[in-house]
Amino acid sequence: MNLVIVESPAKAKTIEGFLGKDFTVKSSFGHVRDLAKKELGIDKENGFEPTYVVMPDKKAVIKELQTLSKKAKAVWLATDEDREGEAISWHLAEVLKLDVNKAKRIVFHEITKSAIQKAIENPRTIDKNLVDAQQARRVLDRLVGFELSPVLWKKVKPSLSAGRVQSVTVRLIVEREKEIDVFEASSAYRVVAEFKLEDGSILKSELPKKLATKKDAHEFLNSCIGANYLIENLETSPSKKSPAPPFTTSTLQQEAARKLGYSVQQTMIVAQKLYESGKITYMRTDSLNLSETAIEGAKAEIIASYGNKYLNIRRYSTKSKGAQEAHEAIRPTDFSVHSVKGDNSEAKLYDLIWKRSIASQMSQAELEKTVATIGISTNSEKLKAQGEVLTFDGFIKVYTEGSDDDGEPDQSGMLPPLNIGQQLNLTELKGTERFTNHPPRYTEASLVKKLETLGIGRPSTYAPTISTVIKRGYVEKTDKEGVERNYVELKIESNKVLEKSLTEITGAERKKLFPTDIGIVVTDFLSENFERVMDYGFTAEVEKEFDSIAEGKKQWNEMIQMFYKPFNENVLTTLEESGRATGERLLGVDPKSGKNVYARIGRFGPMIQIGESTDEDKPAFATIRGGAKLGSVTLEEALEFFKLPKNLGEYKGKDVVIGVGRFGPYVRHNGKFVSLGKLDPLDIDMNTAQVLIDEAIEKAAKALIKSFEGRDDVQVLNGRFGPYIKVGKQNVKIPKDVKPEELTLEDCLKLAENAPAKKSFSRKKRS
DNA sequence: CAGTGAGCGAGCTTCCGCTTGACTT
Repeated sequence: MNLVIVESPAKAKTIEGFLGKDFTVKSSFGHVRDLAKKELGIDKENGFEPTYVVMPDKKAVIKELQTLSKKAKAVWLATDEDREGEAISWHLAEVLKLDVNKAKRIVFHEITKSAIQKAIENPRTIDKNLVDAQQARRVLDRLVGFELSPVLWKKVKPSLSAGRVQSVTVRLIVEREKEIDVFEASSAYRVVAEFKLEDGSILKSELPKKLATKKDAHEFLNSCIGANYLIENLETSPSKKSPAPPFTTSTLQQEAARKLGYSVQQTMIVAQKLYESGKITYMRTDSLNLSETAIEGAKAEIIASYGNKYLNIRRYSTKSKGAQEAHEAIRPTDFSVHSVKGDNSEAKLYDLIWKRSIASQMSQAELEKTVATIGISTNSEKLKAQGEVLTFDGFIKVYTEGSDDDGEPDQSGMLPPLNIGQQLNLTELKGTERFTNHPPRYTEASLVKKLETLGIGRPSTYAPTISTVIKRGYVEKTDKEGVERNYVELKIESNKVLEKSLTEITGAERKKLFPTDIGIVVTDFLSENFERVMDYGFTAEVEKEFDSIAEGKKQWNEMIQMFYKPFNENVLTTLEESGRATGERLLGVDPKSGKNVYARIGRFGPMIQIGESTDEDKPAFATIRGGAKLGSVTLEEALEFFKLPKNLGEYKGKDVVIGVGRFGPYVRHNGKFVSLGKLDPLDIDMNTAQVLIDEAIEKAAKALIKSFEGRDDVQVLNGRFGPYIKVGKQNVKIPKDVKPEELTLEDCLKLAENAPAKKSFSRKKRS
C-alpha cells in the first residue's frame, strides 16, 4: 500500500479515484503542527528556534496517518506547491518520523489522472529552504503579534491585539476616515440640453466642461436664450473591450458582493460547498491560470453554444504582489455543466463562476462610439452628445464585470440618426449644481482588493481578517443615513433663466466599514511608535526576504535577528514611556464647576472627565456609549452624559431608567436590562423605552417553554442552541434524551446542581 | 455583569495561515 497525503479531504477523494487500489489517499486538513497557542514558543536566545506542537484538533488526524504510514510501503507528501504547503509536508515528515532528506515529495497543479501519475513518476525531496522561508514567516508573525499586543494591554486597554496584517488593515480604514473628515465638497454646474427630433426621439447632450459658479452658469444659460442649435460634426470611432480574467479568491469576493450582495465570508462558505460537491476548483487561490484541460473544456463549450467567432483563447499571468499560485483560478470543474440545482445561493455563485470563466476565453466586444458636436448660434461653446453601439457582442453575450463606482450614470445608448448641418429643436436647457464626493469608505470587498494590491494577507485569510478587526472592536460594518442637501437648478423657461432651490438626500451608505474610537486610538498609537510594522510596504519588504531564504541566499534566523533587534528595543522603550494612549481631546469648560471637560478612551471605552486627573478631589467621570463618538462629541452632549442614569418615570408600575453600563447603554425596568445597542442613550424618550421594554418582554415570553409555580427563578427556555434550563443566573444544558416539556422542578434543580460550575466572570474588588 | 476610570496587583488576553466539521448556553 502507498499512502498519499494532501491538504484537503475533497481533493483526497478525487485523487483516490485516479490512482489504483495500491494507493490510499488521506488529508492532513491543513497545517498539523504550530507554535503552542498560549506561549511564545520561540527561543530568542538560541537562534529563534521554534518549538512546535501538534495542534489539539489534529491529534486524531495524526494518529490515523501514523498508523497508515507504518503499514505503507511508501508515503507520498502531496501538499500544495507553495511555502505553506512545503512546510506542511515537512511537519508531516517529522511527525510521521519519515527521513526528511528522503521523503517523497510530489506536486501537481491540476487534478487530472495524467497530471497525478506524472507527479508520482517524478518525486523530489522536501525543499528545506522553502520550509525555512515559511518558518521565518511564522516566527516573525508570532513575534510581532505577541510583543505588540501586550504593549496595547498596558498602554490602551486589555485584550486588544496587534499584528502584521490586522493592524495595517485597521490603518487603511482609519486613514480613509480621516481623509473623509477633512474633505470639503466643492460644487460646479453641469449643463445639459435636450432636443426633440422630427421622428419624436430625444437627443441628450452636455456641455463638456463644468461651470465653476452660479454666476457662470447663469451667464451661459442667459447667452443661449433664443439661440439656434445645429449639428456641426459627427465623429465615429471604433473601440474594443476585453473580458476580465477568471476569478481568484479576491475577485470572486468582490464580484459576489457587487452582483449578489454577499459578504466575503458568505461567499467563501458557499464556494466551499461548491468545491466539496466537486462543482468548482479550489476557492482559495491567487492564480489566474487555467489548466490546458480546462481551456479545452471552455473551448468546446464556446464553439458549441456560440460558434467559432466567439472563441479567443487567453492565458493570463498573475499581477498581484506575493502570489504563490499553488492552485488554478476558480472555475467550474466541468464547463458542460451550465448550472447547479438545489441551494439557491450555490446556484447563483456557480452561475457567476461559470460565466466569468467562459467569458475569459471569448472574443473581444467591438463598439462604435459616436460623438455629435452641437453648435450654439449665440455662443462659441459647443455641446456634445455621445452614443455607443455594440457592433459585435463577443464576451458580453455571456458576462460583464460589475463596477464599483456609484457616480453619475453615463448614458451610453445609441444615438438617433443624425446628419451634419441638421437643425435641432431645443426642449430643455438647464444647469444643475453638482458636488464632488469624498473618497468612498471601504466595503469588505473593496478592502480585500486593497489588501491584495498591497500584498497583505493571503486568500485564506481575507475573510477571517475582516472578522478579527470587527471582533476586536476596531472596525464596525454599518449603514450611514443620508443627509439633506440643497442644490441649485437653473433652467430656461419662457426666455428667462429661472433659479430653483431643490433638496436631495446624499451620503447614504450601506454595509461600509467605519473605524471605532478604539480603532483610531490604537492605530494612532501604533503608527507613532511602530512605524516600520505599520508601513503599508512592510509585508512586501519581508516577503522579498522570505523569497531570498527560499532561494537559499539567506539564513532564516539571521533575517529574523535583523528584524527583531530594533523591533524589540522599540517595544521596550515604548513600554517604559509613562502615560497611556487615550486620544484625549479638550471639549471645553464646564459652566457649573469651571473645570475642563475632556473626552478620551478609558480602560472600558470612551469616557468624559470633568476636572484634571491630578486634582486633589477626584475628577468626575461618565461613560459615553451609543451614538456619540469620541472624535465628535461636543461639550453640551458630554455634560448630558453626567445626568445618567436618568429616571424617565413609571411604566406598568415600575421605574424606567436609562443608563450606560459596561456593555453599553441600557434601559432598566423591573430588574431587567434591555440593551440599547447603538442607540444614543440621550435620544431615548419614554415612548421609545416602552417599545423596547415591550419587545423584550414579548421575546422573553416566546422563549419560555416551562415555568414553575412558586419558583420564578427556575425556567425552561428556548435559546440560540436549543432548549436549556435557567436556575437563577446559572444556565444548564439539557441532556439529549430528556424532553424539555416533561422536566419537573426537581429534575431542573438536580441538573443544575450536577452541572459543571461555570467559570464566573471575576472582577477585581476595588477599594 | 449594568459600577468603573490613574496606578497598584494576580492572572487572563494576543499573531498569521493552512484546512473542516464538532460543539456550543
